[in-house]
Amino acid sequence: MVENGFKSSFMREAAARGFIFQCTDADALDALMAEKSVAAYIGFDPTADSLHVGSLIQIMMLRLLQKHGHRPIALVGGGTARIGDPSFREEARRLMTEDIIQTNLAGIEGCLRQFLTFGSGASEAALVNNADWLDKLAYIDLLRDVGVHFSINRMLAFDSVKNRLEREQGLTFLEFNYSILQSYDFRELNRRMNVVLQLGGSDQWGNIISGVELVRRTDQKSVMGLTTPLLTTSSGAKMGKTANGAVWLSEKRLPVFDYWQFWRNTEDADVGRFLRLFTELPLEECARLEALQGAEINEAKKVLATEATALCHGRNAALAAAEAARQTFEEGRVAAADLPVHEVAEADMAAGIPVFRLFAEAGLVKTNGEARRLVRGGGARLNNDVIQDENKLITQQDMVDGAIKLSAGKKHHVLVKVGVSA
RNA sequence: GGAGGGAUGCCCGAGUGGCUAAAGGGGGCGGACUGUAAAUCCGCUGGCGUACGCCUACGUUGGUUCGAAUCCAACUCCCUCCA
Repeated sequence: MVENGFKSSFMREAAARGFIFQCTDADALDALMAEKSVAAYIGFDPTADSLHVGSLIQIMMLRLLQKHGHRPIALVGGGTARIGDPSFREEARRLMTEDIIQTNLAGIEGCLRQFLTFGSGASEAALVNNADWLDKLAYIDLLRDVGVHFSINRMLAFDSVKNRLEREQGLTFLEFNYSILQSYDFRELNRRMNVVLQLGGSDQWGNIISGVELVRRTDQKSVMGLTTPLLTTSSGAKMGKTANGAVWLSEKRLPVFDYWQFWRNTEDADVGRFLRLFTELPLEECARLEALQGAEINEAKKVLATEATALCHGRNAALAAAEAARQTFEEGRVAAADLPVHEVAEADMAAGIPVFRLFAEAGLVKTNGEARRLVRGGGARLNNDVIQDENKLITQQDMVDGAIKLSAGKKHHVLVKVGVSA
């Protein structure tokens, strides 16, 4: 373990692994955690029915809390989702309907269960929905109780608000209230579950300290905030983008193979950082892998991919993905087992399916046009052979060992099989 | 309430009547080179069973015109100054 002066095991490990960006009072938090188990929360917005790697650092924080005997609370913003966080956004978020929010809540809970053990024990995770209290708020009461403690002058000075005002985008009163409600959440969780720490990305700093102050002013209690660094790759790109969108944690949205591939394709310069943040390998092992030079660092990337995937999808699925990758990339085998599978109806296959359409249906590209361009650009392969004709009909004749392998570029592969469910 | 400025494709940003599916950049995707990396270079980047063509697109709705992102009117939203 790297020496960093902290006494509590949680803070020592969190700091050593690179989770800490800012903290309202690191020493006080350290002392408290060294003394007893504390409850801490992170909020997630139900903007989709799955979380993605953009939230993974937060989830890993919750896991770390649990590991060290503290209680992780995941707050899902069923109430605040109906407002939208203005922080660092270009424009007002589309307001979501209640139905969508409910569906998303269930999906997010599923994601979290992949990483955390839920229950009512002192170090067992809990999931709460702020709609439970926000929906009941009465406006005048809220203004008198909470509104008096918020200074417009200060709110205007927050980067999140300031940016919006300085750009020509504007900010509605609705959005302006987001940080007030987030502060209210913090106080409510403190009162209900004795939560004393709010975690979040560095973009949440303003919202977090607003909550800390609210609790101090109304309840005379000292609670704390801790933020994680904003994650970008070493070359500056935002993390979590892939060919067809975000890197989802739900298998329904992103096959395990692709999730493994995402980590396998990490830039050299990020390997050490990601090993510390997204795997639970000992720090010595992370350092050893990080130090590998040249092509040897590919071994580190494979470890990173398998470990990170194991946390999300289970070790068996991760090993299967690793093996599928090995067969595909290292042996060049056509139909490696455990590649993502796309099923088509037998009748369709018998009639023949144009390749460009099959690429779109299999999810390798988003539209037929994109598939055509892929073929024209020489990036489309059928069983490892470059496809020349974008209109080529695919039939049973193209099957090898009961499957057809379609590839978009060198890294994206799907097996097409005939199936009943299609 | 008064005066002025603005709204363009995923993002930024040119474009003031036809040659504009709309310059340029970013991002994304593909190719080359590599190590399934980075950097670099090249290509592609609205939809549709393709080329031809059709459809959709420059805040919204109408209008002028053979023809409109470009002109006119009303509306919506945003910015700045005055009250």
